This record gives sequence, C-alpha cells and structure tokens, in this order.
Amino acid sequence: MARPNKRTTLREVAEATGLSTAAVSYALRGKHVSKETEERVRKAAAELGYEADPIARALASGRTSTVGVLAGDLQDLWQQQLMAAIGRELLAGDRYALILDAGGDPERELVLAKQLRDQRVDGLLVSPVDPSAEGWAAIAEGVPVVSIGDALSRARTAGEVLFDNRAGIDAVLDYLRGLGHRQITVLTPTGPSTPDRPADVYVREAADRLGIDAQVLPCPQELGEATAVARRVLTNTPDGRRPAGALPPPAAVFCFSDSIAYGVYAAAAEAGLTVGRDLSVVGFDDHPVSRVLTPPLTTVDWGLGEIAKEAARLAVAAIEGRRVRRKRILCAPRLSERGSAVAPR
Amino acid sequence: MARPNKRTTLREVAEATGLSTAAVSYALRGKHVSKETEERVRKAAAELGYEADPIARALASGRTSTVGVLAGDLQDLWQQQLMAAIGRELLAGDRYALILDAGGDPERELVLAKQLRDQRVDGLLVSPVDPSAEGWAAIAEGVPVVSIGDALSRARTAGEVLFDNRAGIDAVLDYLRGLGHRQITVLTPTGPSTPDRPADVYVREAADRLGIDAQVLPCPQELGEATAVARRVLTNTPDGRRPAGALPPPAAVFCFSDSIAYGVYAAAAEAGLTVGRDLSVVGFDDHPVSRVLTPPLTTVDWGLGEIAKEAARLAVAAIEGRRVRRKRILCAPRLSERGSAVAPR
DNA sequence: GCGCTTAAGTGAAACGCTTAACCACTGAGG
DNA sequence: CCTCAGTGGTTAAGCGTTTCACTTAAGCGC
Repeated sequence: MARPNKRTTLREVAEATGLSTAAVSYALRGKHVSKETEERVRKAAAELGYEADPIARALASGRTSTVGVLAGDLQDLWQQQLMAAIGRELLAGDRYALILDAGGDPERELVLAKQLRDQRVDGLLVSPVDPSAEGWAAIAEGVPVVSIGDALSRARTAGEVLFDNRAGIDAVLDYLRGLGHRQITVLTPTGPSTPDRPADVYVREAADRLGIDAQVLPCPQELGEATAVARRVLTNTPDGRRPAGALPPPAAVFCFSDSIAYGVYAAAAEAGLTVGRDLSVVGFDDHPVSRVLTPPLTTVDWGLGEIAKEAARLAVAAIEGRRVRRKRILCAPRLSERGSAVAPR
Repeated sequence: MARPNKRTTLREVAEATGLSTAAVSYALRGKHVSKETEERVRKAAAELGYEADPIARALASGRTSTVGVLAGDLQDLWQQQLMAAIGRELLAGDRYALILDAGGDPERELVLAKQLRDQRVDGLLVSPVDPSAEGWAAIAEGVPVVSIGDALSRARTAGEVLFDNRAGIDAVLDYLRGLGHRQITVLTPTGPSTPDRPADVYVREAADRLGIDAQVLPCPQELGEATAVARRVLTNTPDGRRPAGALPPPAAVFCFSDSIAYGVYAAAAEAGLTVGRDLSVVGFDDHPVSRVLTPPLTTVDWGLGEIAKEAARLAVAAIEGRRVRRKRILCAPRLSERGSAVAPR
C-alpha cells in the first residue's frame, strides 16, 4: 500500500511456471529440484524481473546476508578509516555492511546495536564506546558480535580484535628513550575510562621501568579541542602564547591517537615550535594524513587493513557457524618511524 | 528457527491483556483506542519486555523509520566527514541512518541503492559515483532520493544539495589573482567525468575571464597517489627530485579537494618548497585537518553541517509527504583564508 | 511384481506485524 | 422512536518468503 509500484512476487513466478511457490523458492536457491525445472524457473524469474524481497525473506528465514557495523564515534578520524576498511572487506565477501554511528553516546550505542540485531543482521561488528556496558550481553545473545579495540567484558562475543597497547606503549617510550628523552608528556584520550582501558597504567608502568618521567594528561580526540589542550601543554598558558620566563615546553609528546597529534602540530606551529626539531611528537594510529604532514608523523601502525580483515573473518566464521581457533586476535604494533621524533636539543 | 531465543510478540501482549492483537498494535502507536486501554497495554508491554519487530513491521507496513545513506567512496576523507555529519543529523531527528559504501564502483553503487530500497528505507541519501547512470531512475521511483554533490540527471529525485562550483572556482581564482598570480596549476579529481561535472570547463571559463593561465591536470583523491602526482607537478620529474635547470615549479596550485592539497603539501616538503612562501596552495573542502596543517590550508568551506542538515531536511520532507519550496539547494562557497596562499615571490 | 529408497514437488503453516472492514454500543438530533 | 455519527474494539486478510511434513512417481535389486 505504501508502495504502489509493486514488484513481481514469488507467487507470480510460480503461476507463470505452473509450479508451487515452494518449488520456485527452492529452485531459485538451487536446492532440491531438478536441473530442468531450475532452469525453467530461472528463466521465468528473469523475464518477470523477479527479485526476492529481502524483508520478507528476513522475516521468514531470520537471515539477511547483512552485517551491522557500529562505530562508537564516526567523528573520530581513525574510526572513519576503520569503518571504510571494514565495509570494503565485507563487501568483498558479498555481504552488505550497514554502518551506524553512535556519536560517542554509550546509551545510543546500545539502542543502535539492538536495532541492528532486530533487523536481523547476521553479525555485528562494533568499535564500542563503552565496552563494559551490561547491555552487550543481551545483544550478543541474539547475534554474533565481534568487538574491535576493546573486549566486551560483560558479554560472550564471537571474537575480538584487540591492540596490544602495552606493546605499543613500550615501543614508543622505548623509542623516545633511545632518542635521549627522559621527560615525556603523554596525551591520552578522554572518554569513558573503564578498567578495560588501562592505558594510563601501562604508561606509568613502562615509564617506571624505563626510567622515564611521564606526565599523563587527558585530551579530547576532536581536533579543535585537542589543539586547545595542546596549546596549554606546549606553553603552560591558556591562551597559547608563551610568556617570557615560563616553564620550557615539553621536548616530547606521545599522543594516543593521530588526531591528537595533529592538534599538537597545530599548537606547535602557533607557538613557534618546529616539530621534528624543537619538539618530538609521536602518534598512535597511522592515519593516512599522518604521512603527508610536515614532518611526517612518527606513529604506531596497527595494520588497519588486517584489523578489518580479521574482524570480518571472525564475524563471517561466527555467522557460518564455523569454529575458529583463536577468537581473540591481538594486533602487534609497528612503529612507523618518520620525521617527527628526534633527539632532544 | 534461526533465532532460538524468542522475543515476546504482539500476540503475547494481546493475550496478557485480553485484547486483540489489532487493539494492541493500535494502542502501542497511540491510535484509535481509549486512554485507559492504551495505558493498560503499555504497562503489559513493558512488563513482558515487548519490543516491536522492525522486520515484521516493515513487511506489513512498508515503512522502517530508517534512512539509507550511500557513499560513493568512503575512502575519500571528505565523504567520511559528510557521512558522519549526515548520520548525526538524521539521528537527531530520530531516524537511523544506514551508511553503505560503494567503494567508488558505479555498478556496485546501483546494486547497493537497490538493496537499500528493497530493505524499505524510507528515504535514500546519496553522494553518487555516477550521477548520470540510468539506474537511478528506477530506484528513485521506489523511494525518495536526495542526492548530494551532483544532480541525478536521469532520475526524478526528491531533492538535491549541490555546490555552486562555478562560484567556488571563481572565488578561488579571483583570490589568487588578487594575490598576484597569473599562472595557476589546477588539480581536478579523476573519476567518471560526466557532463554533469564540468569543473574543467568552469575553470577555463573563469581563467579566461580573469586573464589567468590555468594548467588543468587530473589527480586521484587517494593521498598516496595524489602525492605522487603532486611530486611530478612540482618538479616536472617523475621521481620528485628537481634537477638543476628544470622548469620552475608552479607558484600556485588550486586543488579540487583538500586531500589532493595534502598530497601537494607532502610533495612540497619533499621538494624543499615551503607552502605559504615558495608555493601557494588552495583546497576545496575544508576538512578539519586542513586547519591544523602548517601552514593552515586556505580552502573553500561549503558548510558541511548545513549540507547535512539540508539533505536530511529534504529527505525527511519527502518521506513525510510534505512539499518543499525549493528542491534544489545550491550551497555557496566561503573562502576560508588561512596561511597557505600568498603572493608569488 | 514386490517392497524399499530416493528424487521432485506440493500444501500449508509459520514469521510478527498492520490495516481495512466491520460490529456493537452510546447518545444526540430530528 | 428512529436514524446517524462517533467510540472502542474485533476479525481476518494480507505482506512475500521459507520450510516442515507429506505425496507421488520413478528406480532398483531380487
């Protein structure tokens, strides 16, 4: 009724071929019928321009050949990259990726996840805002969930693709130490800092072990806000201009995401500091843009493509009911050494 | 059957309240029933944890309160921003945005659009790869389509949000001319260059009018490839190193997208050219990153937020069957003058 | 020519909701 | 007193597939 231009239905194909709808249904899916009728049905279907209605099919079968992908916050540059990569990966495997954005809101995240589950997505990939939320358990019961970046502590997931943050932090701090830095400012993202994300703890541990004096500060991901924070950090003043006699700016800043690092670049330029000479900056994502900055950002590459691939693989395996050896993939960091970190002056 | 953990159904609520399923259905949507029963039904539904099944509802009603958003190529930084903005905008209006990525493939684009239509999205927003494809007509018949960036020349759409490219080009060339540039290299994106995208033509027209010598070159959007092209452009050599005695590099480069401009920044740094001194660069999107480059990129701001807002508004209006005054929104360019364009030396 | 298996189809019941059509009742207007 | 127009609800017919359970006919060894 809402849709006046009516599609051809299975029944019409059945009538055209003189078969039952059941036979046509089977035939079109290549099951249970003779080669001969299958051919006849296919031909009729093609002539009538028949295409199965995915909604009706979903209702009857409970399946959709569709995968939901839920971004915690699509504003985040890195998640944008991730979503694009996952979408591509799934499409290559002939499944549609429906991407939703929770906008950083943990409640909305669960609402959307439910929505997706109710829409019978066959699987759900999520880069969660709040990985420790209770709600995940109920969702994971209804559909195989693969989480990326953080484990869903309260739910039985079908898989997890995690980053070896500890190793990444070690690598960066070790690298900076090797360059001669003993004092390092670390900018970690704000947000629901759950016990599942003990980045600060790792940093302190690694710093202690390496004999580094680490100053850990929270910093928003959003570029404008990150720039503002970076301004303060680099100048010890709110307005970004460094008065004579102020404390010297930090010689090395380790940013927990590339977008935070971009903020530091911007603030450094304002403050008259040259990154890669006066100031060492290290990022943590390897966003494509990082490569074209001046100087190119030294950062940690987690292999976005592989992350997407692994996540898709885990999801597909779960959907197809296959068992998988390791449900928990731990991505190893690779330091992309470019020009933004140097020895202290 | 595929879903063993069964949800509570409408029928169960009906039985619990002693009403018919129809009454419950009406009640939950606040129609046609007494306040009293409505209350009773709501309570029972809440107790039983009933939530309507969107698939069944879609099949019966043909509606979903869902909007499809189809990105031509999610690899593109600007489209990533656009999708995020649109998703947010729609969510604010209580509709779910299902984002799909065509990956730059015009055929896939149509397949996905059909898929979305068949899934009964109430509306479809699209930033098309190939706006002149025949296929759009059939899709636009089944669902209101709003296109962004390019008009779908073959289809009756519900609205269009376009950019006044001519004005943008004029503004940039005029600006560069005002700085003293008479020779300008213009990098336009490669891709299906349909007659609907006569950017090259506009450029030549404007250049002629302004007495500018414009050299127009195609350039991919992808950062790595853009950098490679920029390298050649800035050095007139394939390897990016400028031999002594080569032609001088262009003094001004106008990039048809910010990501191309990023490539130019990278190539400039490699070639030892300082953007904002030796070389003027202008972009065309105002991506958030552009603000934090060194120097910040002078670019054309089209008002991403408003684009998203207008597109959503048009779609929602069409969905609700409202007539709208202007179905074609033309976004005006605003030059964001930052530091990357200066007078020629 | 008899049971027995298997292949090819059929019929009809789901799937869970919406909605047109109808019905019984109440009170008001004539 | 009879009709007419609401209310508040019910019945039942879809929506377009899938899939279970069942029939029918053919194939086969003996």
